[in-house]
Amino acid sequence: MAERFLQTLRRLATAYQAFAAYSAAHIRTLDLTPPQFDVLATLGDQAGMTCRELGERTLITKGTLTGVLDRLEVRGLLRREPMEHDRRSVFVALTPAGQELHARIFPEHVKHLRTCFAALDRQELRQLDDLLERLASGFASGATNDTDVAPSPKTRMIAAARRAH
Amino acid sequence: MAERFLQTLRRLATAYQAFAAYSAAHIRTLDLTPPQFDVLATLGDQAGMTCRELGERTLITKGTLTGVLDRLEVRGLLRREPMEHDRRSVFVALTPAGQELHARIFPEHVKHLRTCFAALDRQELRQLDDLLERLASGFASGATNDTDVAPSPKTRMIAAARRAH
DNA sequence: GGAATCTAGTTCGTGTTAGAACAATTAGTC
DNA sequence: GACTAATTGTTCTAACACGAACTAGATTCC
Repeated sequence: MAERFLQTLRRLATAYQAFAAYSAAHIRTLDLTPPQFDVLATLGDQAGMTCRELGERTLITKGTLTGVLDRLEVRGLLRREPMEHDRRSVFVALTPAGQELHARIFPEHVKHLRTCFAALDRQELRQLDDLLERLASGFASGATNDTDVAPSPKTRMIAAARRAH
Repeated sequence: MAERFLQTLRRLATAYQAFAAYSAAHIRTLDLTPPQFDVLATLGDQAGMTCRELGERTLITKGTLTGVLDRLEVRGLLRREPMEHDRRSVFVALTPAGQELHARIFPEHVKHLRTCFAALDRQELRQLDDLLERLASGFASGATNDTDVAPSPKTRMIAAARRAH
């Protein structure tokens, strides 16, 4: 086989996309988009944070984040406040309505995702973690070696997964 | 730990996104977008196929595919022809210029990706394949159990990986 | 202390994304 | 053979994606 790794790449993409599609379909029924859910999940049970930090955690680029926050703000789920110490920064936090929505839908979504992991036991999850991490670091190092690569891509549902602590 | 699987989900997303960002950065230098590259990679060294088949292979939904093909067609890399047997279908194929571009950039991109797999040996790639496949099938079955879920999500670079046969 | 530099968010342009509605065509059924 | 149902691709809308240019504010350096 000429390029063994291409098969693995394909499976990575397929697995991720299967997850993303499954997750997004549920999120749509909650009347949110995946990025909006990510923001909600990241800000839930938190005092709030700057746009910069929120963007880093959700992996949403700042240009995109502005629009996502706009839409959540219009719906009354989120508020923006200027920062005193550094007036460049904007502090974002969920409103009570946003916190309420988060409390209602986040556990529900986690439950929705959990059922898909029945096929893998604890040992296998650990194994998968290890392999994925090493693969990711390969791409990260490759990126820095090569040239100045964009630090922010498009990925969904990072926030939900992050809640694992 | 309350939800062990969320950590794995996070690593899956991170690994995929690292790959997507790394790959996309290179593709941009070739003056193409990732979906455009997917189409080129899928049609390269082939006689051509219908929009439906191309959409299935690249995992691009038909509505999106129309626009992607439009832009490739304008650049003279791709042509559309009506199908004789079934006049609903459209046959798409690369032009000579498209084939030439494919021949030039596809091997280059594969080479670009290959360097990131240095950390994993053959045995580990097999292991990863197995785990990813079982994970993906969990999401696929979950999707069908639950409700009629969209069959087509957003994923990049499927085509390149597919070339592994 | 002022100039050059850096950083945080917004705005903008091009392209992708999914779903829904649509027209054209084919297939299936009686 | 006509009526219904399914399929193919395009069009449309709202939202996201990224890079780049821009504004405003903070830092650094001399």
